[in-house]
Amino acid sequence: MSNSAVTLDEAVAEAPRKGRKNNPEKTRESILQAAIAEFVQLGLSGARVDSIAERTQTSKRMIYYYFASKELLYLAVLEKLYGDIRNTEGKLHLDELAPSEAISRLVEFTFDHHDRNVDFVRIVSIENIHYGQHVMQSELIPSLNNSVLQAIDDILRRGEAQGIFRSGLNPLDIHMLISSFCFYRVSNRHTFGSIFQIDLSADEVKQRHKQVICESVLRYMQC
Amino acid sequence: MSNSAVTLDEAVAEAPRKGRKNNPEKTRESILQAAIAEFVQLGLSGARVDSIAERTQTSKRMIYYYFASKELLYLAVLEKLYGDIRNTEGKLHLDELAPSEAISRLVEFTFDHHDRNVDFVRIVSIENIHYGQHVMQSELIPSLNNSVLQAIDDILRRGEAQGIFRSGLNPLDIHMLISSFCFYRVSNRHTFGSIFQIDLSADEVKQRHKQVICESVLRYMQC
DNA sequence: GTCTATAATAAGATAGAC
DNA sequence: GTCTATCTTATTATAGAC
Repeated sequence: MSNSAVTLDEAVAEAPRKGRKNNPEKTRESILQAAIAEFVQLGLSGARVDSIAERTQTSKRMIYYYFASKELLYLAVLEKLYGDIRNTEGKLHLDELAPSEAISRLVEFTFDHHDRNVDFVRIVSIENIHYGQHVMQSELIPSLNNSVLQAIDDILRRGEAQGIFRSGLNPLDIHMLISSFCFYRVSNRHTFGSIFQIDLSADEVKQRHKQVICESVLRYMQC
Repeated sequence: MSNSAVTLDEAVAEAPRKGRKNNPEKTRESILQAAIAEFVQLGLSGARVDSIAERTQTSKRMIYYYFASKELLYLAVLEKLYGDIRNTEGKLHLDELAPSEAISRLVEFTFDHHDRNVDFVRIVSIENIHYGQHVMQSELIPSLNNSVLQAIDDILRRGEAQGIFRSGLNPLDIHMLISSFCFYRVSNRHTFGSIFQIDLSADEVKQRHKQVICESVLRYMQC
């Protein structure tokens, strides 16, 4: 009830005036979190601004106050989820490992990362259904992911110099080979699991698949 | 103007009565085609029944007459697009090829198939956003895809017997390795292309990628 | 089987008080 | 900065004539 910007008159008046303590940062953040949940679960078209408001401690009016439109709120969600994973490759210290171990580590990291971040996988799928037109408009997102390519290129060079990797390999191809498998087994787990009667989230399957992609990539690169 | 079920009175009356010639099959099919276009482009939530009606030579009423609801129309679209690719593996005559060639052929076929059928890739992505709950309800779809596994298993056995493939490989893993790459480069081409500034539909990239997945799979399987 | 018109509801966005 | 109430438009679905 201690509020810095309350006039004397108001202070006297009624019960704590439903309006929670004014806290812009917290309000904005709570809207963003509610929006993440809604958009990830229902997609851009399926999400309802009213539902987002209901998930929040705030009102619908605040959504428009802070984010101007449903579309811009979605963009904020997209940037948030992309941003959460930025630069994480940098912390793997791949340059300290032998080339083969570095690749294994990168693959395992990518695998676990997708496995743990279903939200991210879903929002990227959703964005592609919308032809990637928001990522395209974003200033932030394209600037994030380029460190992976650099990391792979470094490993590639070292492995080539040591005579264990063949030459002429393309870092982007390697990245795609890794990402596609790690992404797909999360993004398509429902249809794939349903059609082939398999639970892709089972731990034994998960471990096996991690090894599959690890071996595939390494064997692809080796001489 | 020749119509088999017209009464004498009606025949006299006005101009050909906007109602096109009664043709149930054609009407149903034209609705289905319009629905494919709409759902593939906009997703299940984004699609509008009115828009589908506009794409058709028919009316909105007919959509409900033939398909009962938006959801069931979507299911029909899903089954149609899944059905279009059924049994195509059977026509590849993989059993007539040496194991390695059989795998190459299967990979190339899968690659081209996804590349050419963007509609299919999109509807599968859309379905996964909806947690695969329609595929789950479908009687038809799960019955389709099992021939691939059988085909891979045959190749695996032959290759193993000839001492060129290692033992203990799982057909489903191989299928996933192939599918994930072929699917991803289509499903995620917008975000991937935007972030890494590459046009995945360019022919040279396409040919290179086809070789990447081909080599990866073969190397993964070889002793 | 096909049409037009409309009911019922829900959605995105805004007004205006406090 | 925050709230409730509401405008406007669009959407799914149906009625009823022919």
